[in-house]
Amino acid sequence: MARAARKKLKEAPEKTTRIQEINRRLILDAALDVFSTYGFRGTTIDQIAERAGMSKPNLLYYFPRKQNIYVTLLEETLTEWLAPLAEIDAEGDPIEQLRKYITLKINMSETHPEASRLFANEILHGAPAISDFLTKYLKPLVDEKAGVIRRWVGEGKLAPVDPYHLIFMIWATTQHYADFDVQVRAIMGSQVGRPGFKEQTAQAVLSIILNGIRPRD
Amino acid sequence: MARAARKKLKEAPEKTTRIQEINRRLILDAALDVFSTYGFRGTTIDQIAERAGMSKPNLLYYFPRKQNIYVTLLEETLTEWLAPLAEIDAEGDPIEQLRKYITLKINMSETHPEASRLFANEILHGAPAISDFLTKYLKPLVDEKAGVIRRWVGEGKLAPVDPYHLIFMIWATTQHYADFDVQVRAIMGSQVGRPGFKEQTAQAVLSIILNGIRPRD
DNA sequence: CTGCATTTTGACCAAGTAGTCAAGTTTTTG
DNA sequence: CAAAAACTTGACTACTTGGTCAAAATGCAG
Repeated sequence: MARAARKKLKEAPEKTTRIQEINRRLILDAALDVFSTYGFRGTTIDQIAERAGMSKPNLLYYFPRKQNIYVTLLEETLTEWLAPLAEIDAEGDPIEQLRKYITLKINMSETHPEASRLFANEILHGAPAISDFLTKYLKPLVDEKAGVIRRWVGEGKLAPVDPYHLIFMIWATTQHYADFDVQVRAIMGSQVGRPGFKEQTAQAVLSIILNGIRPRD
Repeated sequence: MARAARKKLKEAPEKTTRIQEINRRLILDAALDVFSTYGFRGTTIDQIAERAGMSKPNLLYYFPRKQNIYVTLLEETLTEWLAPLAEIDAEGDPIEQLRKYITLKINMSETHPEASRLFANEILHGAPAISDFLTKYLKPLVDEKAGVIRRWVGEGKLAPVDPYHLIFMIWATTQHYADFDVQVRAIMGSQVGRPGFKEQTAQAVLSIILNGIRPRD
């Protein structure tokens, strides 16, 4: 009994060794690549294991279920992905704040397209793994920022616009370049890779949205 | 030999019987529901067969491969999905033409969200089945309409804006409501179902985009 | 109504894949 | 440095799933 108690005590803090840390990272990085390309069902554990450079049983030693990897990955990236929204400052200049937000989002789409695709895929399939997150964490955050935008509109600092639809519009346009990359490339061809393409994109998106919401006389 | 020739002749017109017509329709309708929800890999033939109300071997009698159903479905809906773009009239009033286009797209997102999700999923995963379509059919069409928009800009009828990014923006914002429906619902809750929601959405999107591209003094 | 063509299906197979296990290897620790 | 703990893996199992097949049922033309 004393032994059992000690064992339980030892397990509780769930200590992580150096090797665990390294391998979990390797697995999650590999999993992001594969899941974001093939989706949950389309991804096999073998694929992830191979990309992570370890055997399948070894991978399963760290994450006993495929689901575990997927959910861990989603949780890990979601907060980071939403960070820019939280940074919108109610006291700042509306147009400047939104310019900053849009710019940040376009940069994220460019630097972490896998994260964007991972979410897009999850939502597209009905968000089975993160519907809780959406209502418990995302909704309150969006509600708060929608309040800020509504206030700005009330003060005449922005044209009358529904704050929720504005936020959706920003998400849609910025993430489009990550999620629909293949389509963008099929249409714009070699331009996409060229230096300055991201700036051109940012310029176009900012120009339309900001002029679209600038207060009109 | 004569018999073989006759047989070949008979196969060539690929006559479709009444039963074939009915069953192909049943299968494709069922497949659209399932594929658009679970994606290609996430869908099983059994699921489609069950929803179509027939046995799996029977379904395979009409479409020998899973791929066949999927590709047929994509081809069948793609043209229809792009039809509104083709209707943009170079001789019409720019703002009016774009208003009409955006409105049509929002309506389609509302009435055929499955079609939107089917494409979104396909593109998200790298468009393995329709990359040819994108370059051979979609690109020329977009190039043509981009030319029209560019001309409008040149004539001062629209604010200076990159036509390709404008088109992407319209696609992104309108399809967002179909593809990310779960997220929209998680955030806007009961509002989504309410009558008038579609109109409110259209109003918000039109207001921002049209004001964003209206020529400025 | 009769015989041929079309349609339908139960039973089956082969491949792929999530997850197990016991036996080995390496790392940590007292 | 020796024992314990942590880590690693080849071989395997159970199950899912795309697709086959032969035989039965149904539809239809003459």
